[in-house]
Amino acid sequence: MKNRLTDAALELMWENSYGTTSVDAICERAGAKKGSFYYFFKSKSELTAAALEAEWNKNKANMDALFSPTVPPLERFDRYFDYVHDRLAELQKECGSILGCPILSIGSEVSTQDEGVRATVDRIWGRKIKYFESAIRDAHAQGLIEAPDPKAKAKALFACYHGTLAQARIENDVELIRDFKEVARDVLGVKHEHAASS
Amino acid sequence: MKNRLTDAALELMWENSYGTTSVDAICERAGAKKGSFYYFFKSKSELTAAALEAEWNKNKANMDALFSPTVPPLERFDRYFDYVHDRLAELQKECGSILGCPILSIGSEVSTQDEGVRATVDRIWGRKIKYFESAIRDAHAQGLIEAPDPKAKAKALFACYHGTLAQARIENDVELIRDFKEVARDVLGVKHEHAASS
DNA sequence: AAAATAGTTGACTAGTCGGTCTATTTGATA
DNA sequence: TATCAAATAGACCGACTAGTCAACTATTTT
Repeated sequence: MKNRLTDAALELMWENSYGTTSVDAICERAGAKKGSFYYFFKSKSELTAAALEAEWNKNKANMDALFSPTVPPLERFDRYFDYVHDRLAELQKECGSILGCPILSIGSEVSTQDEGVRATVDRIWGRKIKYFESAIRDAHAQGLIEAPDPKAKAKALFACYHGTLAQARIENDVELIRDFKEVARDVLGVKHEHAASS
Repeated sequence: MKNRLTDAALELMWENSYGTTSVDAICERAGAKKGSFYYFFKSKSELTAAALEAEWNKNKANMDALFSPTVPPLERFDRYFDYVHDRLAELQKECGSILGCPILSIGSEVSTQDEGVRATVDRIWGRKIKYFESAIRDAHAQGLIEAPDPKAKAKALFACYHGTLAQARIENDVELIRDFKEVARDVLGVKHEHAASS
């Protein structure tokens, strides 16, 4: 039931927003009653933080695979961008909208008002950047790109990517996400002779 | 009074969010009563669209100056990024938080639920991109960058920038915005010998 | 001055919000 | 079968929500 609640919460908040997702609606989708909700979570805020962590845990194995060191570093990015694109396109078929990234949407919405959720978003954000960082470091070591500060580069690329996802949500246009691969090559500073194609 | 209402709404929604900004709170800050609110606007949604348009109108002259064709094209970006950085840093002193861009925050929050506001955000977003677009076209014409598709490049850079602003909001860190100038040069593909400094 | 328009007031509705509470059911252990 | 904690149920609460409305005042037009 705890999982059903976090799943329901994330779905609703992703499709709509934190503010418009009521505890009642979460309970209804999860098939739970109010009493159960507040048995497991002491507030909507805490449930949200748990939902974000749960989402992270569900995706972690997949991220590990996409960013496996056995994959050529620049290809990791292409695979990841493809994966997110395909997933969002699939969700669009179900709900009619490109939903972007829930971490950014929820984080941006509550960051000035809910320190608990904000910190959770920040923490997960940081974990995801680590995938970018080591891919960048590997690419640099192989001479594919020039990136003396992999951490900064990873952070910048991650922000750019999420800006693109947010724009795709607002314009409800999945093509923006597809186009990002080229932007990523610019940001990464891929040396011309190594530009990959997918 | 109409202006006071739109100003109050934008301030509150920028600092907090659309969802947590109540009509009562807007009225209180504007020194208006409920009746006046609904005399000028037929809904909170309509007020929000009006507030975004009003914000655009207030900023337009400034944008025109920053992106004046008399300024070397790449310098326009630097000036713009500096301006936004300084403004957000100033607001941080007042309210304690880096607030990012209200267009993106509000747009991302309501896009799947409020078509009126979504369309307004989209429209204003497009207008702002035009500044980027012509600066990119000028830079390309002068051989400073290689950008055969200025419109796409502008859109991509704008998205990247807003991703950075969103990240700065979530992490409450103004430095991310400062660092964007270098990222912008990568995205723009500034040829090495033309890299400007500020 | 009369009439018409523009703007303001605040009490009011009907419903929703997050959250609390007590009572009850379940399932395992002893 | 008795016990006990984990879990569920759902009625209930006060606060708050967006929005309505008829009465009121101020300003402008005739």
